[in-house]
Amino acid sequence: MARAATTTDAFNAVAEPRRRQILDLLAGGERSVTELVELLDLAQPLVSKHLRVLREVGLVEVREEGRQRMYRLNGTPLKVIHDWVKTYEQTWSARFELLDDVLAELKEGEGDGDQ
Amino acid sequence: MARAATTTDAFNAVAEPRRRQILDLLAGGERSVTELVELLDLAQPLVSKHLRVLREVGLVEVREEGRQRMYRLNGTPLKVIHDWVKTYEQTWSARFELLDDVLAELKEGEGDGDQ
DNA sequence: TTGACATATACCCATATGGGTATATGTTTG
DNA sequence: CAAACATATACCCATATGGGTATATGTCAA
Repeated sequence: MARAATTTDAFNAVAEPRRRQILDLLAGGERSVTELVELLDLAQPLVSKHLRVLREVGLVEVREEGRQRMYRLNGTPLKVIHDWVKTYEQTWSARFELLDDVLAELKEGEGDGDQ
Repeated sequence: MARAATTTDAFNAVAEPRRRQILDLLAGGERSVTELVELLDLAQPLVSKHLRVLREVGLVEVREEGRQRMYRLNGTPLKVIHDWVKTYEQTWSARFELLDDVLAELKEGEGDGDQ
């Protein structure tokens, strides 16, 4: 097997910085492909490809408006990421790291009187 | 260019379900490689490889204990993910989705009396 | 010291990525 | 209708992934 497809889930889709950037831009409101191309300073086909990935995992939705396609954000699929990461939130609090050190020290001095 | 390396950042490291699983296990406390192999039901070299990726992005730390290596979690690198995703938290609240629909409807009826 | 155990590394392989460039498809304008 | 515009798709390519299996490295026990 190779690496999981980028369209597998939000985790994979969002691992690519460009796609995060696109979502960040769309957070400010609907955008056409051309607008995104300019804002990202990226070749149009690449933008279209990134948008396709985002669309496949449900992170963006499209609306046709003449010859333009207006993309807009749908953050819902990010919830799974949020929920998963949230579990570890305590991990990086100063208080927790302190506790961590204490536990490590206890473990160190566990089976030895000297050393 | 190909896809960014898994060791590029926490986003990429954590896109792989096995590695999330490993972190979830380590959240319950230190584990040796063999313990992880059993819990994951995965070949030992694969577990070692996943651990290496996690180590390179700082998500786990090792401690040598005889012939065993005890791995433990360090969630700190997950903070960037948390911070990023948190921005979109409102996006999936029912209230926000309602507002979203209203805005979409307004946009629909914007520039046309007929059509 | 030799063998068993624990872990890491070196390979082989199929796969899909992300960038690039060219082109197809569809829409509007003149 | 043709030309211009907006977007998507079809390719080509280098790359590293994740699984697999074999083996190197290091540590403990007999």
